[in-house]
Amino acid sequence: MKIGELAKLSGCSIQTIRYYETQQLLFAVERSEGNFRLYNKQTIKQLLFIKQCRSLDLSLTEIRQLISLRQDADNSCNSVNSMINAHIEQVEHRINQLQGLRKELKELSMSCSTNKAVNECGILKNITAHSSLKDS
Amino acid sequence: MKIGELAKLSGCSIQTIRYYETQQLLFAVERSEGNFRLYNKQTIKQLLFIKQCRSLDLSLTEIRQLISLRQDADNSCNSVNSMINAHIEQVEHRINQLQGLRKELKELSMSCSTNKAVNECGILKNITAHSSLKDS
DNA sequence: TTTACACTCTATTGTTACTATAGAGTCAAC
DNA sequence: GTTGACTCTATAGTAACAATAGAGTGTAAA
Repeated sequence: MKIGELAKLSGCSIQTIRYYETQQLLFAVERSEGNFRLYNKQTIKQLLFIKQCRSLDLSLTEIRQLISLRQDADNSCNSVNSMINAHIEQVEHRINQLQGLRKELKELSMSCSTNKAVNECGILKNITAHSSLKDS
Repeated sequence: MKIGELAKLSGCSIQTIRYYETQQLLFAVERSEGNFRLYNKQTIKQLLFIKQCRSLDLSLTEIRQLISLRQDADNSCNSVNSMINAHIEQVEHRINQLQGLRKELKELSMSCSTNKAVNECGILKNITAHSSLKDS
């Protein structure tokens, strides 16, 4: 199987597959006489594993760690657990940030009705008013 | 006022201030004989406005638009309104994404108790199981 | 006067996870 | 032999900076 077929089957772009190889997420595979990469079904599984991890927003570094852990069956899965839990905390932190942000933006939005001149704009006034010096 | 003092007063790093200049968020200012940038209080206000916008997660491009709108008092603030509202939608979209993600991650996390061998790890099993082909 | 030191300058590189090219080679069919 | 689809490597771009290198500036003490 050449890279184009792998791309179609996996839903990853050709460039992404090559990129994953440079980042050591996929092993370098054998090449044809004409230097084309040749893949087998095992690679599809690897790629889908990576895709699934990416959809969970794991970084390539984290995925590389997971792959490496998985290699050796003797490893305990404590590290997997703690990675996922750390990731959950990150996500929750970001959610909290964004919720605060949304609140601020909504308040801003309500501070201005429509069609005023910009120097009357409640939004701009508010942004300006809330920017204050650290010390004077 | 040289760039170091502006940095302290505004809470932006020196590199960031210079970066904002290259990105046309700050006007190029006059220089001393020795080619040092010389700022006045007006620049602090500009910088704090930018900082406040950044804390609202507005992109530099959006901020540049706001600054440009604000320049001309004849503009109506409709564009400001719609920019903020579009931004609110983006934020809400991202919150929804992350909440779905958190749910998935928590389910994953619960699928594995502690200290198993990796080939027994419920998390890894689940990630693998959920990665499926587009077509076979 | 020289020398030490803090400050500033420009230009370049690195970060993340790719995407999008350019320019060249491969391979099968017509 | 040539067309067309495919692949190759290498490089540049994305966002918003941070971090460096190597040079120059400015001032104060020895």
